[in-house]
Amino acid sequence: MNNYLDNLNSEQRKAATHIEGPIMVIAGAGSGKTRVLTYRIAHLLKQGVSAFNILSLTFTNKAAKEMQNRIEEIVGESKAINLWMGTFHSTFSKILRFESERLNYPTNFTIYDTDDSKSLIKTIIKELGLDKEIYKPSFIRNKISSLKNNFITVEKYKNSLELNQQDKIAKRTDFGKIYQIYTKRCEKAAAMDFDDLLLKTYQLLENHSDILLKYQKKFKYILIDEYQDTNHIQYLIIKKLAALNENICIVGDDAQSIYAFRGANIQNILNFKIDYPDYTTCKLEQNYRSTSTIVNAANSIIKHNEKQIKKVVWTKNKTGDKILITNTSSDNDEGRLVANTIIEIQKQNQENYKNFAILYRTNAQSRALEESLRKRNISYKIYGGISFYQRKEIKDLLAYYRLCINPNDEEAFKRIINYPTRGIGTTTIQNLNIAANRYEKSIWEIINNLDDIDIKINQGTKNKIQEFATMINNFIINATQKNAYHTAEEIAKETGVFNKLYTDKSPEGVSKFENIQELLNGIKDFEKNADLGSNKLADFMQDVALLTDQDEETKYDTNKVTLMTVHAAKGLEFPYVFVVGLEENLFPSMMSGENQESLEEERRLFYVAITRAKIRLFLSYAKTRFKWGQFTESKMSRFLNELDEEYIEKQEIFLEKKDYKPYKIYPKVKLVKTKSYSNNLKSIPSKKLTKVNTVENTEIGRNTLNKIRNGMEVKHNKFGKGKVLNISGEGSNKKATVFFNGIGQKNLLLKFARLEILS
DNA sequence: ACCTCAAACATTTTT
DNA sequence: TGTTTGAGGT
Repeated sequence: MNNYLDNLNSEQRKAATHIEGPIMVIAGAGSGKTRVLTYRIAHLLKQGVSAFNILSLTFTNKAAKEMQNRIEEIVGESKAINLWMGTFHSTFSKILRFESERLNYPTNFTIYDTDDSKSLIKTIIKELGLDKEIYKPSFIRNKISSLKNNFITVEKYKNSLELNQQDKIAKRTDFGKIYQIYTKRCEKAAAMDFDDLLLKTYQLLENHSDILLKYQKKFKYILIDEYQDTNHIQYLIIKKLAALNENICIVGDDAQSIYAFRGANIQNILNFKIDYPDYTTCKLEQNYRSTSTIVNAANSIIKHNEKQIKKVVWTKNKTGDKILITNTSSDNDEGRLVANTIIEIQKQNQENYKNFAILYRTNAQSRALEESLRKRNISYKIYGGISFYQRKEIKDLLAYYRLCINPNDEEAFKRIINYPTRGIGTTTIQNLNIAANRYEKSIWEIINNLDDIDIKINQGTKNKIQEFATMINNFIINATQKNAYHTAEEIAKETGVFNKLYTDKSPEGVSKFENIQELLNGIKDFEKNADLGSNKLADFMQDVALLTDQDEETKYDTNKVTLMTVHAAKGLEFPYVFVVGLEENLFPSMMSGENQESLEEERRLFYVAITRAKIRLFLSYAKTRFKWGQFTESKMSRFLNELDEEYIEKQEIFLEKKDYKPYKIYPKVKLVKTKSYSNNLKSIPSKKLTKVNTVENTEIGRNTLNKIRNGMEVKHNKFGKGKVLNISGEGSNKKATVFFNGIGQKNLLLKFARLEILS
């Protein structure tokens, strides 16, 4: 058996094996950062450290799962089973549930997602009778979120003269009141928002020294991935947890910091040096992912940023093709260009769809792309946007589940009290709300004691409410006694949700019904895989709010083109990458304006985008784009001018007008001569997207097409040597069946396959 | 209380 | 372009 560390270069090995004391790993894009973390944990385990003592914080649950699997492969499953691996939010929610009584929260507290928070803020603003133009719910929510992430509690906020002064200037003097009521209402509903998961963890550690000590002793070794994207409160928590042993390993890349908008702070990397003066540093600078063209082009971008830690990312990989920059007349044409290109490459190189990714700045851009892909029958998977758990029908049913686990959950209550309609309208709900506020109880407590309360509701409605309460109370009992799936199905049926969607035969209704079934299937799966003691509905619901669709099992999407925002692509890599919509006011975003700081973040985002590509990178921008129901003109992104000309090639595309018949929409390409192109004609020929440049028209191509016969020995630049077994088809549809040594039989379209005749 | 239709509005990026 | 909100009718 080989030494498991043989797979690492010297710097990676240092990062993986230097296990005592603080260590900071600055890891360039594609430098094997995940590999280092994986081997570091494996090494710790091999050295006899118990998995129970290791805490590893990653950016997504998916990344954690992948790392866990790779570690299990190295050290065996039994040794790795007690590892704590996950995102900040999911890990800390586990701790919070475990220690909930210290915080006066029930174990089954609800996690409010962004929509829940916004909706609660909206009700508060309405209740206070404030102008919703001045107090925009999403603005208020963002502000509360950023306060929490900077550890500014309600009390701190109220005591801060500076912050109060700012409110006065902005004529938003009631903000503090909203913040306070919001906090109180969350507590009353036994709910935590995303930021509470961090804030309350910190408060737990700060106010209870015994708990702090317990976790300090437990987490003897702490590893943090994507450290450049941690915010202040996360920094504070880590600092506390690591204070006893100081065995902390942070891995990050300042050039890939793209979450400043939600409080990420590069200062955290700099603080590391101050907090742990005897730290060790590692710099992983060798890129194993991309061609040198892509690596160098990325470097030429990032050097325009002033704020950065010095490092030189380099690679031994081959030069590869130039980066193609294309200008199209509209966003639809851009979509067609991308779809056509994918088809061409797929035919030419026998590539799988899963090797392609299309990255964009905003989710809204996906529509035009999706349409083009659908028209060309390219299967794709889209991440982000409206994820499964964000769909209305799913949220509605989940609201019932939430209510059964935590009946004080105000947002869940509001969602379903009259869904499906049961004659309890807005005025009744308002009256209930008023009573709840007056008695300082949750609405749930009010409706369970309707007869003892002074409230203006007529008897008919009262009966309906009590019927509803009885139903929920029955569910609550069932949820604790019966297994998850049984309870979930019963709730879907008894409430009428199931039936309401079943009878709706419109396309949307059918799809909603299917989604509900999928949710129920998911719960069934969960129950099957769960341990005996934890297969209740409450167990299933624990992490649902923290799930993103990237965490979903990839059972259906084996071979699909990936569509996602650049943010979502962080940490991923693909052989072929398209970055679309490189226009001013889109990428860089309009919101960043001319502000230096946010412009640098946009530039880092672009850096992240292009460093996802392994083999080929395509950049495009459109002259006009459909936005808010109107065509808007756009200018080329400044970032394209910042790319070193040595690595790029520009072309202009004229697509035939709106005719989507497949055989007609190949792009007609005209190369626009740029300095780099004309000076450098001898450079490596790109695999062009053009008809002009398909193999059919090259010398080798023509030879192959006309001369190939059965039994010939041929050479393919990817599959190597092989023998022709059969020829079929005519003209440009001529196909050859070839048997390649060590690979097997392939059907090749001669128009595209680069076959060389050997004999 | 509920339904329907027209007008207004909206888009960074995410746990 | 799609979704959400508010007015008005039943």
